[in-house]
Amino acid sequence: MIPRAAKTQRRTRIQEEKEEKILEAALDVFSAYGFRGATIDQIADAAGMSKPNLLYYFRTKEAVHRTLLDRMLFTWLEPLKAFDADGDPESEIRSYIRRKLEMSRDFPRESRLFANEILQGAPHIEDELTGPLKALVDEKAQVIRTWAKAGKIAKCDPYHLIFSIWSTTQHYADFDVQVRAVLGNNAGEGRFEDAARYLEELFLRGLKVEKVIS
Amino acid sequence: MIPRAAKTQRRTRIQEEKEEKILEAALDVFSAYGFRGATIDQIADAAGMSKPNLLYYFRTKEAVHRTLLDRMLFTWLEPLKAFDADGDPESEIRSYIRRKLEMSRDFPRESRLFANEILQGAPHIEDELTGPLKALVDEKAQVIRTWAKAGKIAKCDPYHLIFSIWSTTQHYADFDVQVRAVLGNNAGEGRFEDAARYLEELFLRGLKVEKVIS
DNA sequence: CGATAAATTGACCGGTTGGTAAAACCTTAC
DNA sequence: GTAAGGTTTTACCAACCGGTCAATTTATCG
Repeated sequence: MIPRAAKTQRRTRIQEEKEEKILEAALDVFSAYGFRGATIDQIADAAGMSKPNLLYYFRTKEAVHRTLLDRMLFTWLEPLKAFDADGDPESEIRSYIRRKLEMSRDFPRESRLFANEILQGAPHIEDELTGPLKALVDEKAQVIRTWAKAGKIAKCDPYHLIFSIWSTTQHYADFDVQVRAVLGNNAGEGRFEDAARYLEELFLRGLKVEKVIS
Repeated sequence: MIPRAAKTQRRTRIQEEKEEKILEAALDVFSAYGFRGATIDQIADAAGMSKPNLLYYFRTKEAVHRTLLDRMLFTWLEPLKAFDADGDPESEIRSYIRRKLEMSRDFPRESRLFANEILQGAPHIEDELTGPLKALVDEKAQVIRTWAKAGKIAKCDPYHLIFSIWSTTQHYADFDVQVRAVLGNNAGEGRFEDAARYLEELFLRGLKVEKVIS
């Protein structure tokens, strides 16, 4: 016995495997239906196990969701953390856009999980938003402001700049169905590069210091 | 009797009022929890009536949802329809951005209803996306392409341009909680104007034909 | 092997879900 | 007023929800 108490001490091979399988399935379901719209049965089915079996590894539906959110939030902020104050502004912004776009391509379910959570009022992660996230954004906004003051980029509201990078890049994951519908289901491979090229140009032109025509 | 059959022929004063009240309440609930996460009881409560009473006016939960989506889709496409091929490119784009941003400010629930639907795979409106929406976007993309060829704006992928305007403007409705958390709950009034000024500058600078420095 | 703990299952629980039936209640038009 | 039709409510249903429990099966290890 000692099923869930032992988890904090030692983990079995089976525990490791099954928990991973559950989280994988839960990511599918939660990202597609939101927290309230998802059911444990659905997740258990997708994970190939019975509902009581799933609840043997995670006490509640909320525990599964929490674990997914915690994991996601960490990796989600990585690109912004990498934003380097000492780097070249243009290439920093360019690589930030690219990294965020790659995340939309490679982890669309995580993006939708996050979008669902925010859309529904962020009931589970409000503290993370007003705490760590705000602190990080405040810090990077200061960096951008410094660049602008030094004349390295055009003056602009750094917060709205960050918002616009977030929204444009995440759009390709969160609104994937719409993007597909509008572009037609073809253009599968080129789509990512097209978007990357367009966004880089938009932001870098938009931020370039205006040349004085002499 | 003849409760729901008569609705297509003649509508009572009470019918008109109650249906409106239901849709108003349903917009609150569906936009906050998505289709599956919302319950009829919740909507009925918010509308100040009993569940069977609600189901007297709308046969099913899906019927309420459908009605909301149909209404929303119509008004949602209005700004893009107003995009005028014969107008001045710069002011057309500027006013499109502003109109979309105003919709995020004035109809955030409608925006979230739409976002929820798309996020969950657009099960109820796939046909509208691949049909009318795609046709409209195709048409306007052609307009943008013509402007670019005439040298009135910089060359860019018109589809991704439209996507980026959609995503940046709708972000302020759909991710409102996050925006509030990052900016702090103050700055209530100025927020809209700040966003509008930033976005107009971003897009208009990003689309300006590059001046040759002589 | 055998024993001990871990993993899995089926049966079940109280509450909620979307939806129905019929009776009671109101409005309206004559 | 009154009768016919529109509206609302009470009681109810089967299916499903998140979660528990005891019993069974399986893996681990000396």
